[in-house]
Amino acid sequence: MQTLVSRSSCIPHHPDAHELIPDKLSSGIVRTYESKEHVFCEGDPATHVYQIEAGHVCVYKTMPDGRRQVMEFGYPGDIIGLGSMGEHAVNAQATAKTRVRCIPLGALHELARQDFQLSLKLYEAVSRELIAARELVFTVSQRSAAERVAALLVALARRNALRGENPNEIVLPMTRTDIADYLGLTIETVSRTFTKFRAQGLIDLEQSILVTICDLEALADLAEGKQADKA
Amino acid sequence: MQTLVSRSSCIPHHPDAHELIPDKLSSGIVRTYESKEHVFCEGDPATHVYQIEAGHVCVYKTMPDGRRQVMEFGYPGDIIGLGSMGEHAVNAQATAKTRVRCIPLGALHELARQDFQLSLKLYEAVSRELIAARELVFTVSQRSAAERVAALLVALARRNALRGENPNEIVLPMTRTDIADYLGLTIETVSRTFTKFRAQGLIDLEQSILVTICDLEALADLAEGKQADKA
DNA sequence: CGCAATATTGAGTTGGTTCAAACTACGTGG
DNA sequence: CCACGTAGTTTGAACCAACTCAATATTGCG
Repeated sequence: MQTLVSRSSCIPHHPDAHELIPDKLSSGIVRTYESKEHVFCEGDPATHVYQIEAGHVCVYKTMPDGRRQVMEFGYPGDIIGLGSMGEHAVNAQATAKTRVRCIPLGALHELARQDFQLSLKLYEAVSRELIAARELVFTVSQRSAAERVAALLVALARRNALRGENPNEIVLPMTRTDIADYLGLTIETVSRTFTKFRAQGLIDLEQSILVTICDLEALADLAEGKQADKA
Repeated sequence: MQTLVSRSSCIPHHPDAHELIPDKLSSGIVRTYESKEHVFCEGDPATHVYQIEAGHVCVYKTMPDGRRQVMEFGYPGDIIGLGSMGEHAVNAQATAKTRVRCIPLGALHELARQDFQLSLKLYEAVSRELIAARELVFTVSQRSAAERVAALLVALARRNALRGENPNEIVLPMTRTDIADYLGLTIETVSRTFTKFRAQGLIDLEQSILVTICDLEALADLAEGKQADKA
């Protein structure tokens, strides 16, 4: 088992996300979405936050001409829609059959007023998202294509480890397009980078959605710019 | 006077930041920093938040090999250091002689426990930073060099407008290096882009720190990808 | 004034993109 | 069950926006 130093990562972790929402609200309405359906869209009035119970959600922004930036990949347990002031600033789209619990903002607000621990948790949840967003700024602005892909794989490996899953067996619930739009690359570059990592023995890639990490340490060094040969 | 539609911008605005900190705490210790001194560094235990009273602060992250990403430019009234969980995740460096009020986190926490309005404001302040960080992700990941510089100028113009200052007269309190590291470009590219904007009649540039916007509308369109000729 | 720091301009290079084509996986209907 | 169509992925080759390296110009300050 490799060492998994808990450093900054470009994926927000919510190890205690299931604790975030008090029991009173766990009776909130549950909705299900098919793949590609939207949970909410940019500009929609922010009326709820959503806790993912099953499936996966892709949070993204777009420009009129079609350019698209994925901001985060939501996993079961994660909360999406926090930090929206008045109206949603992002889109949230299911990337698989997904079940979410809808928590009305009004009720959450009322509970937070009475329960300081809850309002602290909400503050911390948004803070975690801020830290993740800034890490993503760093990734897309400063890292090379290989470093970006390595950073994503390392972040997903750490997420697995935190959830008690095998950190070296990564199932990608998102397409190459989603990954490319998350990392600020093209699908071709993402694909070529995976191929190169396989050639270098850093990963195995039997199916396109299943990455087996062979050398997590090397990937982590690459992501951190300690060029275990950047090429 | 041009229209200043309040859309997303890559600079967080704190129009009411002066209201954020209750009077009880405005007695917090005031410290002054010379240009280039650090208010806090990444890894420092997060003990305070800081309200800028005068001067300017550059908030950034670095990699071991020297790559640097500026996350935000702090102006008077802005609060820095919010959203840090345990230890600071960023560095904060004065870019001019700067005066900040230091607010101990413990006291802020205690006050927030008693005052729901304050805890709501803290939540909103971090949310604003999250929105700004995501806008920056979009900027550095998806926009061309010209679009990035245009987005920065438009954001600064809007900030001026919100503060009742002339939106078309922008004083840049940061160097080309800071701008480049904010936008994920090189200083040469930033410089060339300013020169090109001047040649296109979009701005005047008598001194390198003073930008006079001649066509804010065109800059805003450029930033939003409505190519008023991207070239 | 003279030096150091910052900014601009120029010329050549390159990492990632674009455009194009081939390959693979998968669901659907005959 | 297999042929087919669609969506997604991989690979190849040419291109280009921004970078690097280098030189010059400007600014600010002791």
